[in-house]
Amino acid sequence: MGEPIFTREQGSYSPSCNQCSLSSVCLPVAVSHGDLHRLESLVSQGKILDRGELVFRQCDPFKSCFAVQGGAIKTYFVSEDGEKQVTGFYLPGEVIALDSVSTENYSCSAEALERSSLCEIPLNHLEELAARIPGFQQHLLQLMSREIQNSQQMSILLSRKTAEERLATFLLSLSTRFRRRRLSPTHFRLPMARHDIANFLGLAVETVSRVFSRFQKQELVRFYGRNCTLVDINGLADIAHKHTPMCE
Amino acid sequence: MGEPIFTREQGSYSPSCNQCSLSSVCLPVAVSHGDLHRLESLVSQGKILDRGELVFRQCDPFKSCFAVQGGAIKTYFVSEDGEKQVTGFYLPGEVIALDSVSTENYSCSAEALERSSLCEIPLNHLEELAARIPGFQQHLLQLMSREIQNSQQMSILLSRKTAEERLATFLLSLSTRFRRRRLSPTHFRLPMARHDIANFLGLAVETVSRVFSRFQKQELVRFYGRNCTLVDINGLADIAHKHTPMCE
DNA sequence: CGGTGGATTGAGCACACTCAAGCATTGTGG
DNA sequence: CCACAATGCTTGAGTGTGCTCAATCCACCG
Repeated sequence: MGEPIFTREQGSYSPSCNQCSLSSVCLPVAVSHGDLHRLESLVSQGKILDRGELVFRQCDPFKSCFAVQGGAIKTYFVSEDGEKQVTGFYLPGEVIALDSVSTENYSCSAEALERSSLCEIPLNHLEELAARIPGFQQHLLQLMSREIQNSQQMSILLSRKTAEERLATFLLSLSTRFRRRRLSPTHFRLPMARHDIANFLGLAVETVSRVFSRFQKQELVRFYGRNCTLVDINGLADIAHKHTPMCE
Repeated sequence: MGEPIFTREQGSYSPSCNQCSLSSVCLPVAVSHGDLHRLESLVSQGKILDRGELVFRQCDPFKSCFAVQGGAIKTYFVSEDGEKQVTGFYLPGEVIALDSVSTENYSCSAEALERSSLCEIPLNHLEELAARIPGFQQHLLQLMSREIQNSQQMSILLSRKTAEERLATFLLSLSTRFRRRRLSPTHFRLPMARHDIANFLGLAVETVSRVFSRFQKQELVRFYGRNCTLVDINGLADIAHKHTPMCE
């Protein structure tokens, strides 16, 4: 499906950032051609995880951030009483664990939703790169700043939006992220279970199911299991964009 | 009450970071004594705002971050339909607008809740400092990372916690932040209106009022208008810490 | 085949919202 | 100095959205 196929046997398969299909959306965007080899030398590529395997566990000592190369990752907190709270889904080209830079330990766990491959970027290397390569520090600050903004958008979603608005927003967010990767923004497969979506959006699974059914009846979307076709993007946007901050 | 008094007439009153009572909690913590003058030369202190005045407005071109020196600031989005959403309260020693580093324009507005003073740190200077002073970049990344974590905690609060749990969490958050500033963690004045608290926590004003009344009957807190005394911190913590992620 | 985990659908309930009224505090003008 | 307005806060009554509990359905797989 346009994505590289990774087999277990390839193990520490490790091409350059140069050759990576994501170089236009991942960290290399901030790095000049000349500096690319420096980035490559510090990043170890090709870590492969099967569905359900953990990238890192909450409270493990924090060592590295990870860029998703293929597949999909979910991050979640576990609270005292053992309940999980999904805090994010990460698709290829996106970077995990930026929220843990301030702490000794990972503040959440990260789990592969399907067979996935990751690039590991050790923290000390990250800081070193940022100090040395001019554009890279800026890019890193921007990545983190965007992460703050995302998280604030999430707060608005959780505090103001109805179940329908949340799910419309969610589907559109996936759509734009797939588009950024040059994949179809209207026809994709949800890498996560309904349960994870519900947890992430602060809803019950049953509500997700009911709203998706309603969306289908309204001819907004069509589902075949986890395969999802956005039929009426504008209709979804009308629902989603209530409460969305705008510059006048 | 141990805080500097600023009068309008002092205008661009501008002491050094050195002399600032917040040097132990603000940006200087990351800077060696020798580098302090460099920080000072780039930061302009003593911007004074009256209650209700804006530090910056959503969609203004982003130029600077601000450290709160005295008073209290609230930040909020305005959505298309004109509704506000409070995204944070900032007390002395805390830094505003880190979420806008990735964008051309401020992503939210910032307003003084009472007469407040601020230090302005232009973005280009911030990046310059980060590149030059070794510890400063790390500190900046940590500040932003902590901001992400805060925001994620907020998401958990909004998606999982009941009204009582939200308000207990809120009061305790203020308490620890006052303690950090060496002010009483059990006896303080809320700088914001009930309306702002409600908006921030995703509740109706009426709910805030009702829960505060209940807390008083349970001898957990005592209110005299906006003056607040935490009577039973442990009791509050029992309520607040449900759903709080913990390392085993 | 039956078993298991995920997804859907239905019925009833609860928490927090909305609407509405009343109270308290502060500030302004006569 | 008081009247009055304006704003902020509190309390009450009724309602609704989304949760809980429960049953059923479906696909995948041993």
